[in-house]
Amino acid sequence: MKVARLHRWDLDYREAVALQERLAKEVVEGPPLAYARIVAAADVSGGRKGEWIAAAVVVMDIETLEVLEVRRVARRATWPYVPGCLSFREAPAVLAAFRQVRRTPDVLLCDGQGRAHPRRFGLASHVGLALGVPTIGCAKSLLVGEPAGPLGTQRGSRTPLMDAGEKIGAVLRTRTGVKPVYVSVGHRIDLASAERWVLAAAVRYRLPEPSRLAHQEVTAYKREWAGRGQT
DNA sequence: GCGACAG
DNA sequence: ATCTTGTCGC
Repeated sequence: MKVARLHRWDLDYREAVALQERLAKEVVEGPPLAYARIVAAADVSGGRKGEWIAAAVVVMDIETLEVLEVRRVARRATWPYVPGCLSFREAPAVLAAFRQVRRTPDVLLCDGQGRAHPRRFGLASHVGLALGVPTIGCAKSLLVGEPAGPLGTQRGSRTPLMDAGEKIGAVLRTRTGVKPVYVSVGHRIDLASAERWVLAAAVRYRLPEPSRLAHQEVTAYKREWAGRGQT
């Protein structure tokens, strides 16, 4: 896939925040995504001492659950984990992995927030903007905002995620009786469609299938990398 | 100053 | 995220 060079990555915290505020204006919310079959997901894992990070991308046919592609990369980490600036740590590795992907997915899933971010520009928005493909943020925990109301126990239950009077995402139960996930628009998709495709892809477990597999891939790859003495 | 804080 | 085995429960 083609990756747009949006900007330099060697920024300090102040510059990163200013960049997020500028790029947030370029994020497109919507339109609805009625059809999707090729779904990709990315995940990142850091090295023990935090100086290396690995990324994996899994591309799959969400109807047959067939894995079409797996791409993995490892590189030096240039940022530590800083809440609100996760994309500066993880996006470079994720984009390097997507650059190796042949089939353009109908939609991408990122392990983190999209619009549900203090400046409305989380990892999923950053990655989506660089790739120009419909992208969804599907996070395992909350960064900002609060649920609009109580959440039902059944799979499919959901409630809007609100922040400063604005709907920034949704809390979505993908498995009955299991902790929900936090869904938000990354880029080029509307929230209702994002919720729909996350639920459709989470066929058996809490997380969408491509996301689970990407997590497994990156974990295995990190161990290979460490085993090669590159740690 | 205090508490919160994606991965 | 990472350090880590078994164990409680549907």
